[in-house]
Amino acid sequence: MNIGQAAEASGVSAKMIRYYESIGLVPKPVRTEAGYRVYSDKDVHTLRFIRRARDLGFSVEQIADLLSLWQDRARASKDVKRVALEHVETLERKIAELQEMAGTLKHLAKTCHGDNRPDCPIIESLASDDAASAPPRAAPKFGALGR
Amino acid sequence: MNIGQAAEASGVSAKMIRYYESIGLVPKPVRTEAGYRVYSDKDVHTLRFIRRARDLGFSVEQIADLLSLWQDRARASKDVKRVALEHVETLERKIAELQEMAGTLKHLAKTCHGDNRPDCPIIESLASDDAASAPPRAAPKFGALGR
DNA sequence: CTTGACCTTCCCATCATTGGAAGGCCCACA
DNA sequence: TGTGGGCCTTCCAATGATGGGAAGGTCAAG
Repeated sequence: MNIGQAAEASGVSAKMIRYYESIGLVPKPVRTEAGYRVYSDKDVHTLRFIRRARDLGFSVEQIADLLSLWQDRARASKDVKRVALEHVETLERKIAELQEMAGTLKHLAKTCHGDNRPDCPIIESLASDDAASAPPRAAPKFGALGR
Repeated sequence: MNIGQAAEASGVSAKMIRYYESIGLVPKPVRTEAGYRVYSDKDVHTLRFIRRARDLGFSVEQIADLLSLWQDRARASKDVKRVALEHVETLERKIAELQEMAGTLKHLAKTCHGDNRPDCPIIESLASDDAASAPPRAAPKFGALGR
């Protein structure tokens, strides 16, 4: 089958299939004489695996790990579990971070009248001179979760 | 003061200060004869405002809104509140999404022995043939929260 | 044989941020 | 006065995963 059908069947866009091929996540498929990529049901199966892993927020790098574990019939389940639990930790760190943001904002919004007057604790907090939560900047390095 | 000192004082890197200038988020500062950017305490104040807003996960676009509201002494607090609450909603949608991922994974991990045997419900779930949660893909469009 | 749907490659944009190269400037110290 | 090191400047590139689109080739149905 062609790339469009493989995309349809797997839920991974043709664009992404080519991208995954370019970074070596999936093998280069056979080509027709005209250069069209040809996919088998097995390839579609792999692509669906990838899509499910992406839906769970795994990075492409982690998915490469999971794929090789999947294909390794002698794998130890603890290795898979480790990848999964590490990812859970990352997710939970991110969740906590977002919850802190949302919590702060909700608190500020609650004390804001929300009428036509200019007084607004939200703006005041952003503009305040106190040095609360200054330079120490840790970079969560966690950009690619939401697609 | 020079850009390095403004960066130090505001908690925004010199790189980012130049970037914010390039996209028009902050005004072009005065320059010395040699071309060095010169910042005032007021500029640093603005930069700190920006950094706090970034820490709360606001996008640059939202920060532009907040900055103009800040500088508008006749602003209505409801306008600020609206921006804040819209952002809270976005955060909460993202949180729910991550929680769903984490929940699924924790559930799968719980049923995974985690020993040296290959049997692993995590992998099996990723590889399963059932068509659960297929194509309908909504794109959360929410990449830039974690720095 | 044409039309339209598909395929190919290649480049660009996103979003916020960092890194680095190449070159100019400034100050303190010898 | 020279020089070294630490600033500053601009410009270009990369990140991660994805989408958009152009220019051109291919295929199948009419």
